Amino acid sequence: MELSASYNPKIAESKWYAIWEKEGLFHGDENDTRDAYSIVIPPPNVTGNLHMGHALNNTLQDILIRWQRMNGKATCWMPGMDHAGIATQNVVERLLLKEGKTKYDLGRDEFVQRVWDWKEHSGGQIKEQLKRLGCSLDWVRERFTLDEGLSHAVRTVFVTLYKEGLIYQGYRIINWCPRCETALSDIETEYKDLAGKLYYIHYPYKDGKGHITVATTRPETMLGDTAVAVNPHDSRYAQLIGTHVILPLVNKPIPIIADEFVDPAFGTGLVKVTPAHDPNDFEMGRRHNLEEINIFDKNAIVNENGGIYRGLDRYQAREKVLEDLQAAGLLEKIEEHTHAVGHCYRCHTVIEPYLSKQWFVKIQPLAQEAIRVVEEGRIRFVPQQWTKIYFEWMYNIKDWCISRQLWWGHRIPAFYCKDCGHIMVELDDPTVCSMCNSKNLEQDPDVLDTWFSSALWPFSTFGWPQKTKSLQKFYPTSVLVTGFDIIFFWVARMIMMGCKFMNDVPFYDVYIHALVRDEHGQKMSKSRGNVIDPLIMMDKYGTDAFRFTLAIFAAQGRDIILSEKRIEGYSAFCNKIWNSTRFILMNLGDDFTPKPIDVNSLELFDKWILHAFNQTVRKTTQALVEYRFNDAAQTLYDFWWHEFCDWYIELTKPRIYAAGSSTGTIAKQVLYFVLHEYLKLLHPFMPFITEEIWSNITRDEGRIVVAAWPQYDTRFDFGKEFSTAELFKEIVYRIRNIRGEMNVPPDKKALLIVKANPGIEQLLREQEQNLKILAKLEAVEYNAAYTPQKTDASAVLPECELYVPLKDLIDLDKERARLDKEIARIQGELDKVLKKLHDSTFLEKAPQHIIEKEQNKKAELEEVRAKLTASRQKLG
RNA sequence: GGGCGCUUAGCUCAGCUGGGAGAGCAUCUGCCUUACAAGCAGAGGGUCAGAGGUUCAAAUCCUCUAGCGCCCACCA
Repeated sequence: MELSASYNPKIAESKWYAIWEKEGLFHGDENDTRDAYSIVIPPPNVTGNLHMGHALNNTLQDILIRWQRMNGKATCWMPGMDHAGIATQNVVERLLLKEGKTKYDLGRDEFVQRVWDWKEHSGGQIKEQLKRLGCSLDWVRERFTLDEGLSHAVRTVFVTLYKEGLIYQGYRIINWCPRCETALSDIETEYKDLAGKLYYIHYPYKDGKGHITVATTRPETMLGDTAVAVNPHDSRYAQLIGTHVILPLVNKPIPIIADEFVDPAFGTGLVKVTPAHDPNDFEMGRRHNLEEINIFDKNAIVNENGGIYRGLDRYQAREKVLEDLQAAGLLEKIEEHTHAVGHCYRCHTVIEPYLSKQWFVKIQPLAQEAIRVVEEGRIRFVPQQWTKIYFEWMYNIKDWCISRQLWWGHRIPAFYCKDCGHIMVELDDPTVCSMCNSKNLEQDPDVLDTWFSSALWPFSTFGWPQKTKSLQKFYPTSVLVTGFDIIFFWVARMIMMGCKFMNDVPFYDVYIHALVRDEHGQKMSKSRGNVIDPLIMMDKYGTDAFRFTLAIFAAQGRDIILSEKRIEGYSAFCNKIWNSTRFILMNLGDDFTPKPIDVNSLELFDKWILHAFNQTVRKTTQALVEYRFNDAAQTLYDFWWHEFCDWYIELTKPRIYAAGSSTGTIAKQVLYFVLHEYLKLLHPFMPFITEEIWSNITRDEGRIVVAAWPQYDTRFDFGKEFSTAELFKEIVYRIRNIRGEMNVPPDKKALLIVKANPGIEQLLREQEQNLKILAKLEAVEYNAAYTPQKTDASAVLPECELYVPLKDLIDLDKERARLDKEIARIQGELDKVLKKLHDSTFLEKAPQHIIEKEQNKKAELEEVRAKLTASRQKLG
């Protein structure tokens, strides 16, 4: 049993993952009779590389699943990837472009084949990166949203919803990305405030006498205007309603209509109406039976309806239109105007509201149940504040546009009869028209929104629509861990689909974690150039240090400000663990055999550390139960470093150096016990180093991955001894303070004179050896009647007085200052206490135990002050 | 235009249901003490954003204000 001189993360990290996987330790068995604990991974895009968001997200999931695995649950963490329709198609299109080709050159089938080829060879790199991160995913279950089983699930859902009338086709304005050449849903459109202009344009009256003025931000769309609207209550224009104006440039008459939508206060109170290119205008158009003239093609280039502007893109068209209006004297003025402009969430191209025929999910009926399960608490958001945001969106939810004009994805299973126009939506591809028996059928060319298949992820991955054992065992899943940015995209839709098709919630808890930002609090992005690459961090500092850093900063409701320096800092913790283990192993000796702790033979500090460890078990476990990852990590850090290493290990040294002693034997057993148990608590956070050490300190216990999670042990309830030991620590600390403040050289052993009651004196006599070592003392004298000398440095506790004779080493000025400071501190506290105790309402209303506490405090403080003052007066 | 979050030490943040202001990093001092200098021992540093309220008692609960950040929303 011996470890190398320093921890090398690379060795442990390259070794253990393969072993764990080979031994099947991550596999969740559907026949396991123990309680289930399951998580489905938010499937990363097949195009993706591990970024900080993934690293945080998956570290947290891995902590949970490793904890519960050790906790005796039948655990399953479902891995897989998302085909990521637009994102993936874009990647392959870019590759084609390098060959000078477009997808149209290849044709649909060949293009899709190319994407599959790309997926096989270049996609899914993230899988290896997740392993690198230590994620204990159940890889034999790995799924892909476009694999056969999941595609079948998608089709089943589509057909069912269609037959129930919850999926329908509609001809309406949707968000169109002219670059991706596809429709997008509302939430795939990101609005940004842009500084634009408001153009005031003259529309002449039909009779040629005078004009009205309309204001618009998009003059080019006037080519598709079919009316001008005013508010019916706007007295300024009442007489105009029903009359006609001439649409400039197009030179055709259009009516002036009245509609409540128009805000009289905006612009001139007159709105040009372009039903085919604005959602509001579309609604107005429908209300007033207006013609819908589409003036753009799928790339937002003016089409044949745009007359002489045909062939110009929307921005060129705008310039030309303005130029022509100017020339005709119809452009009245231009104002600066900031307004929200929609952008494609994938390529950031400005969205074009576009009139087209698309497939929609009628969402209200699905939303109702999804709202109910959250209202009833069957699904719980953590932190809670997200519940409100969820409700807000769900209450105002609008039908979901699910068709995409892409080639990569689940093709919509709708077949059209080219002879009679009949539409067939069935589980199996139809071969003849069920209406007219024609064989002239054509499948809808569109594919489904990527998020349609991800919405089914919690049950499709376990084999639905088959009633599999896995589904029965692991659905509903225990928790979903994700970022707030996909609550609408994914979480809400999973809840709707889960309730609809599984008749049960997809998960019980939704843990929403924060965003990882750079050290200046900026969002990490490639364009800002401030991304911290998780892979590089793992390379430099080790996976465990990296994971631990993420965990310890993962406080609820607050973003994580990450800098490399922090990761470096926690790599020191790995080293600390490694070296403290090394110390223990060096000293256990070859003949060491672990034995159960015999509580009757324990010494004071054995009891102290076991009590503290017990508290650590409790606090860590409770923190994990409540998803307070930072508290759990902080608890583990503090215990090991500041209790176990700083104090316990130091205190065992004299014991284990006393060869053959029974006290040494006991200390060794406790050291081993705490190490053995602590490693298990730490394992979910630092899987590699803990397994590496575990393998060195255990025999025939199997892997730590499946070791039993430590339980609170009432045998270690040593509250009284814990307090006694804490007092001893305080005394050591006071003497060290004197040494430090008074610049007593480290090699100078000092004398300590103690004035104390018999109880404290007995404690110190029992611990004298420890006291001498920790405070670097050569002797301790007990003298309850001691008269302090002017050359003594002193410290006063409620329990005792401490004097360190310094003789010529004393710096009286320093000692005076030290005492003055201490007296001031005590006085300050005393003042607060007195203020309360002199307050009659406090004495009247405060609970008795609080009053007693204050009274005791007063007595203690006054005594300490008196003694300090005496010491101080001696110095003059 | 609605809604949410944040503001505590120089920096980054803990502080859960109200009863003595904490950690890490940074800074300063002293130490290469045979597990660890990626370390050890000590020190300095805060009107808990501001104002008001509830309470015997407020960093903590309520209201308002300011600054920062985020989400949602069809105003041409």
